[in-house]
Amino acid sequence: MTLKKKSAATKELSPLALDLLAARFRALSEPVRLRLLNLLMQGERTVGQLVEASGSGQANVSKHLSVLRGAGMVGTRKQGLMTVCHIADPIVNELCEMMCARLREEMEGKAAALAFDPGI
Amino acid sequence: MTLKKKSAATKELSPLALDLLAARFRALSEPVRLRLLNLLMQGERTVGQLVEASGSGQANVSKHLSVLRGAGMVGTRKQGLMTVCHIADPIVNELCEMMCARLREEMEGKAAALAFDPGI
DNA sequence: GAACAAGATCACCATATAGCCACGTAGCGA
DNA sequence: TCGCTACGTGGCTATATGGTGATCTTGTTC
Repeated sequence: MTLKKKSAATKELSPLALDLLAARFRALSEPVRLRLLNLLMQGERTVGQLVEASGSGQANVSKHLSVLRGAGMVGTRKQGLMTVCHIADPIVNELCEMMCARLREEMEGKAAALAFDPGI
Repeated sequence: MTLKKKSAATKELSPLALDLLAARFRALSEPVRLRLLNLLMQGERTVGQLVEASGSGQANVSKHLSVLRGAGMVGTRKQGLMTVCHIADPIVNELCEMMCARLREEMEGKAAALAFDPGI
């Protein structure tokens, strides 16, 4: 074997790998798309239901869903006139949970740093 | 306690939470920034070293570092004339590793799907 | 086939941002 | 003080993308 790796993440990523990685993260970089994913975490939803629940326009939701499908994060199936959507990659839940937990930690840390105790 | 949660990720996220989440993921959505993070995974680096290693211009690297600092992912300290950068949030490594592993799985799956056995 | 409903796609505009150049700024040495 | 070095920043352009209304496609119903 080669020299032992310092860490699994220490490997140098190729430009192609960086592009693919960035594309995945970019799919998660819009609040509307995260909202759609968050809704789909509760179960399957039709496009119409997502439009109503998200408050965005139909064309907009459709386009965002297209991005999520392109990133392999959402899958769809036709059911009559309707398109039923579901989360196709469970990594979405993990990533969001991790990031949310991290954000909570940071915010709590900042809140604690702002604590003001007048001392009686 | 309230009704049991179906999953930790099933919770509905507020618009503010969605914005914060999206902002974090957006910081990871550019190949150059991922490249910088990947370099920093090997250890501390000065801005000049990052400029040389990344192949991007100095102004561009500086701006990308500013974004990463804003997202709390990179920290810096001044050392004489130089600015030494380091990864400030270990979640970066985890996220990249997870996403990379997922990408590998997908690519291997597609490769397998393209396997062609002429059958003698 | 006609009418209708659900989505996808197109055309368009507004905004965000990556990249680059020029310049500003802060330490360091002479 | 003068000049140099290492970065940060502002201005600029080109491109990408979000949002929206209009239109097209497909499947259902009568």
